[in-house]
Amino acid sequence: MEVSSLLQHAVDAHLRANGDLSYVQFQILARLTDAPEGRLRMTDLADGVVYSRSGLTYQAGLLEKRGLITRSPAPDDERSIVVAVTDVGRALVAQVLPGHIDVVRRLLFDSLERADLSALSGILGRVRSHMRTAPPRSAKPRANRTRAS
Amino acid sequence: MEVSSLLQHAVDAHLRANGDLSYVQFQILARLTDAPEGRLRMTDLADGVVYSRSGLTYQAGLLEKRGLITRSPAPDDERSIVVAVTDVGRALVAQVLPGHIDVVRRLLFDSLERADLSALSGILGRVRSHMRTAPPRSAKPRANRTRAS
DNA sequence: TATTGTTATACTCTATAACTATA
DNA sequence: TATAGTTATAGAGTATAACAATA
Repeated sequence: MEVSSLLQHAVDAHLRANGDLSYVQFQILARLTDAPEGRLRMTDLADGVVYSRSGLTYQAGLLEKRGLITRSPAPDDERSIVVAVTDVGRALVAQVLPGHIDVVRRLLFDSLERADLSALSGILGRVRSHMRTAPPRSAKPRANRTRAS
Repeated sequence: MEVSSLLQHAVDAHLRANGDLSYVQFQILARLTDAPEGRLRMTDLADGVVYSRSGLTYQAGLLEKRGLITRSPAPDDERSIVVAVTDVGRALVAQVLPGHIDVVRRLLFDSLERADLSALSGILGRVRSHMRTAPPRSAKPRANRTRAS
């Protein structure tokens, strides 16, 4: 936990200083950049990042205001919204990425041997899928509002 | 990062539900509980937890208000404040700890073989000391250092 | 009825800078 | 001058619940 905390703080500080982006906002942009055609539905985005719906709406609002993403109704499902990175958004990611990689490399990868790296990714990969299987985040049994029926 | 994020959210949710404690507050209490005589100076506490001074003052204020800790001037250095866990604080930690351990075990340790565990702690231990060596958190030279301009 | 997303609200937390006091 | 801690402020971020609309 200490390692991830230190890394996150460093990454966040760098992103804010060099792109005026929070860690979360960068994650959103990065996910979109990696997505086919640079577009994802709000829900899929929320599932990837560890966020509440409203939190994502808030962040998406900020990013949209800055012209980094667009939101448009999905053609197939009228309820859904499709988020897409703009060219400006891609440019910003490209601008920040080298420094970002540098920070992560210096803080994390420089102290990992090749064997460490594969061990770490193997172990954490297993942990991750195990976590995603079990009650992922909040074991909140969702108060039943069962009305007569 | 995903693993630690999921773990932290789960731990935080449990602590709030079962002891009305945030993750940070629990960390503070746990550190004090482990300290010799249950006491630490504010600065030493701040160094351990990844916190700013003012943030720690804020959290300490909350914990003191609930009678979980006390703050008293240090005898040897009039500038320092010594924080100490109270019996109530210890009791709360004791109350929450079993469930806490359970959460961490189910989410993390259950998916780790013995070999994984030692590998993980070895690797992350090295990463941690490397991080603590380099500019730990705030490489904020106030003025920009190597800004490409 | 369930899902998708937004909004409104209320609150927690965090950092910065200014400030006091002691070393 | 440097260190220890507090405070004031001010803003960012988060979650909850209520809401609207579509499936």
